Amino acid sequence: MWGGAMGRWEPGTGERLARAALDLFAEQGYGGTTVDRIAERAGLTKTTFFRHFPGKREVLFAGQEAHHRRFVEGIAAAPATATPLEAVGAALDAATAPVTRAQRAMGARLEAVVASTPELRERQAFKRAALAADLAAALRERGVLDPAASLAADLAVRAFTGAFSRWCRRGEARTLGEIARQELRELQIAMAALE
Amino acid sequence: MWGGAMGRWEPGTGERLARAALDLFAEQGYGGTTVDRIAERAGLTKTTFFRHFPGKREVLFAGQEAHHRRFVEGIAAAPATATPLEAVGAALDAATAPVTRAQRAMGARLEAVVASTPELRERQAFKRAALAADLAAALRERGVLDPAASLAADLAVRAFTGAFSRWCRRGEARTLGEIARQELRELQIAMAALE
DNA sequence: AACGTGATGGCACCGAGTCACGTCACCGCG
DNA sequence: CGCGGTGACGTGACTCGGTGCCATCACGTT
Repeated sequence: MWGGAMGRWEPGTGERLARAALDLFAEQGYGGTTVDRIAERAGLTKTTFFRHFPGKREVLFAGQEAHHRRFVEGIAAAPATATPLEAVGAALDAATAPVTRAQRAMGARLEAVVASTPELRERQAFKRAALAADLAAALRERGVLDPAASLAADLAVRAFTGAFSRWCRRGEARTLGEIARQELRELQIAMAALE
Repeated sequence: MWGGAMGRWEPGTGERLARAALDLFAEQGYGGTTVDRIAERAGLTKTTFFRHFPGKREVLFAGQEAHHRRFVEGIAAAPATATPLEAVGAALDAATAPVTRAQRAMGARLEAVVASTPELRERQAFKRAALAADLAAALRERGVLDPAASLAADLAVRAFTGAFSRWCRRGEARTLGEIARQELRELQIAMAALE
């Protein structure tokens, strides 16, 4: 069962828990699933669950720190001559490039669960607000003043989330980065038309 | 109706609970305050607390439904010839006019508590997202297409929250509505400068 | 005087989250 | 070979947010 010279415990405990959680949430809903039951399906216990995730909700949003960081660093890494919107575009490239197909596969299921659970939508709104705040700070670091920095950061988050949502739909052939770039262009056009 | 011989229970139960909660949150922090203690200070019990508020967090955000509604209706009530941004301006007027001095007095204390409690900031982010979504829907009702509707709605929420925050600071002599209008203008300028 | 009503208290219960402590394999070391 | 340290996990008790059911008791009504 533990092929070769593996450790004492099955590896990938956190991932097993996350999969069990997503499965159960899809089957019985978020509120109808207890942490005990998630741990049980993963062959573990409640205590171990909370050792791997700070809370029941976080099990679905785990592993986004890397994406968050790449997004923010993409702003800082943009050439110094870039305008705010060009920096946002560069950050979108940096953020979309490393996204894997596996994440696309989970995206649809995850979106369905989140959409049907106010508590999770709340968590998502907060994560996006936090990301936007960090992006705005990175833009201010480049000398962009408020409220332009906050606005540009909001455009970035909006373009990415919209693009990811479309990318997860079947029949979408384009690259995530391509969609994100187009979303940003459309936002820019709508913004210009607002006056 | 309650004159002379008052009723069996002290009136304003919900308000007493809300005041007790805000006091205790300011004294001991949000996480360090139990619902039992809030109810105790109000001379009531936990059960009664949950009869008046759907949750511990909601005690601070109670009474915002009316503001939310006026804001959204302000969009619909704008003249049919108004541009999206003009409709947003009209909605800001409709939303800011009925705000009382009492709400200003609580604003500062409330802001401090919310700022120091991630759980409450999360709730606030969600409420703002929900408001923005409703405003965007009202704009779409007027024929504004996405993503322009969402962007304009975001500007509205941003202008209001920024204005309210400034309005709560001491030494601020202007009207809430005036500040909101100026915030909107500044956002408009920053938006135009983004390209 | 009897009755219905409505806001409240009391109580049992569930689930999320925390904590202290025990367990057991693996690892390094003598 | 044995021995103690380490790290991941289990166990059980606990707190607290939140729900549901039933009892209470003043008030108004009939």
